[in-house]
Amino acid sequence: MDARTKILETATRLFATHGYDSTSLSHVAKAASVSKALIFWHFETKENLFQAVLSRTIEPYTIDIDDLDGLNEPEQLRRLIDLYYEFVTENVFSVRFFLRLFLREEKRPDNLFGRILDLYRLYQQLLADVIARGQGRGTLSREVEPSLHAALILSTLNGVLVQGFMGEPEPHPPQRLVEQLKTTLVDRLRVQ
Amino acid sequence: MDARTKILETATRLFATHGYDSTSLSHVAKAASVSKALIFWHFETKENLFQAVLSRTIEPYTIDIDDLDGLNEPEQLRRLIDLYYEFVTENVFSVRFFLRLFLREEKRPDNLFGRILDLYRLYQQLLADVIARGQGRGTLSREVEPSLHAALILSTLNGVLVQGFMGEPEPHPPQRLVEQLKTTLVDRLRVQ
DNA sequence: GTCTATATACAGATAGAC
DNA sequence: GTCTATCTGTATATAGAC
Repeated sequence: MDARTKILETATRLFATHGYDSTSLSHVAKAASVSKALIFWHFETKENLFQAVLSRTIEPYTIDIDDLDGLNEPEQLRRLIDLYYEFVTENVFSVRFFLRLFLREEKRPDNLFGRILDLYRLYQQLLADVIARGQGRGTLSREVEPSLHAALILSTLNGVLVQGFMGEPEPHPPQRLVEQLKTTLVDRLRVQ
Repeated sequence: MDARTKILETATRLFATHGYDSTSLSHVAKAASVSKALIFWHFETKENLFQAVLSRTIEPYTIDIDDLDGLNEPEQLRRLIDLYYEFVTENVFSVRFFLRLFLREEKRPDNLFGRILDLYRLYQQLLADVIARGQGRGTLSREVEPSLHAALILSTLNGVLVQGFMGEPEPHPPQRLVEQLKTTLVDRLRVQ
């Protein structure tokens, strides 16, 4: 592996675990077995390195939803919820990292955060569309407003995940809560 | 106001806005109009100052629930949800601050975090108790398991709040989501 | 208790040899 | 591209006068 990549990988790991400020370039250099000067040669500044790390991390973030065919709307909702949960558990470290970045007011590279927010909105829209379609086709109750209910489902998912991040004293593990979420926020909406 | 208090107040504000690492004692000293040396005289180390700030911030965190009398169980649940939301909005800065601390693996003063988790569990238990009582007295459906449903309500609340912290592109403001939460997770449980 | 002056360490960043 | 050596600023922390 070339030095540049080595630096990127090391920096990604260190930024994610210790945060931007607590990660010194001397630390990165030592962990990547290169000199500090080489980091500057490749990335100019610490800030640039950070940007490169963020881009690299975000890059594989996508939503693929080709396997919803053949399911009715309540089942599609359950599936979408599972996909979201799977995505986050597969990317715990970086998702936690980005959440931490979102929670501070400074140092928000708008381009990248825009990208994340776009994905987020896309997912929410997907949920809302399925709900609306289900209502149209009579598989879901018309009692709820699709967009609002979609937002509520997503909030709940986020809440469950944050609780998992915090290492909640868990009387109830995340999986269990996600199941309860599907039961309460999807199944109860089914038209009998 | 004495210098010690002045330092504490200033440090509280700066730590909460910029985080531990990005807040230098020179910065605190200047903002509090004292010398750096005085900070060390009062608090020995930066770490100690931080601890003192956390204790001071957590101190007023309490749950008072004396005004639930005369409400039936569904109404009590709605009230408890509102109280949680009010508490967080009244303490946005420090709550966000603590959430950020929870999300990093290092630098977790266990004594303080224990205190917060205790409050959290207490609140969850409160919700669970009300649900169980409502089921016993026939005002709430027996379809849900009290403790699990309480955890779900709390997760949802947290999710809504986190979304608010992130400055979500809000098609739906937090208040709206909390209303929807009460409708979906409480009112739908009412026994007709 | 509060200050000025200073010690010491390490951060981000540059110069220049190879 | 990669290194060693170095500059410059600023961080936490201490010494000692008042």
